Amino acid sequence: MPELPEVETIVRSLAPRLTGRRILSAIFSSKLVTRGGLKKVAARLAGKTILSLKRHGKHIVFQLDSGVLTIHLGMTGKLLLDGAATPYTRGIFRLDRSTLLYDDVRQFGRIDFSEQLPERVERLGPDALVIEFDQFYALLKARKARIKSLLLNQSVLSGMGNIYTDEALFRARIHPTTNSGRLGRVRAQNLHRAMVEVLTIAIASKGSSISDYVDADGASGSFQLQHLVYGRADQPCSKCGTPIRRIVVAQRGTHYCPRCQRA
DNA sequence: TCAAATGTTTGATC
DNA sequence: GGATCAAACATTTG
Repeated sequence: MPELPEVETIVRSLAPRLTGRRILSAIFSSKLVTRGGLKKVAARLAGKTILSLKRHGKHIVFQLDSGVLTIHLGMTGKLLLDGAATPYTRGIFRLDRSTLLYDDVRQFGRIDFSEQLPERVERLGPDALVIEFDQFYALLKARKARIKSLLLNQSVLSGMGNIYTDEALFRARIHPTTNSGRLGRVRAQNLHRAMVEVLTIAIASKGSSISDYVDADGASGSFQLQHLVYGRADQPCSKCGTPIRRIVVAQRGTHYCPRCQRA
């Protein structure tokens, strides 16, 4: 479900409401999601106070008065403040003034407690929303992966997922299989600009709700209404009318305009 | 019944 | 070491 704009939307809405709150207790029910041990993680969280809540790529990092709670939503994870439990509720955080639920149908998400910021988060590449052009260009030049694969690689650049990668490449008129090292400065600038623009507008639209995504209050985003290629296979390109094509790149469904984005 | 789904990891292979 | 690819994880939906 969640790429950078969706996670950012959740964090922005939860941060002011959770900062300073105390975790009275936690209970988990999925060994897949809470791999550190259901009871062990719960015991370590009980009594801790939330000092801050931040987004690192697609991870949500809670700095506690001692230790760190890290949540990754996987494909179908949701954090719901004072929502109703469902058969897919995998975690319940009872706080001093509210209840935070973690719902996840497919259980690809992760909930971890650690003393320090986890390795997984430390190793993330620079954030796609704030990376400067020079650093972005250096990343492209240092590799020769297909541009779509590179943008999806969280250790190179963090935050981009399947939707926003397709949307950014279309807006920059770059074919998804283009070798990143062969992109010239101008085309790289177009991509950098398109990426930041798409992410920024998507955040302003509170994310894309395709099938699962809702924010912490259960509300849908609206950026899906502005998708130009993602999920639009066979529909006419908004720019030239050529049918949008769907191929598989980096093992993900990939949508592009064969005329606007030449190989 | 088959394919696809907002993500990541792991192992094999070149 | 890099990069690609397939498979796996678990479940729903069209």
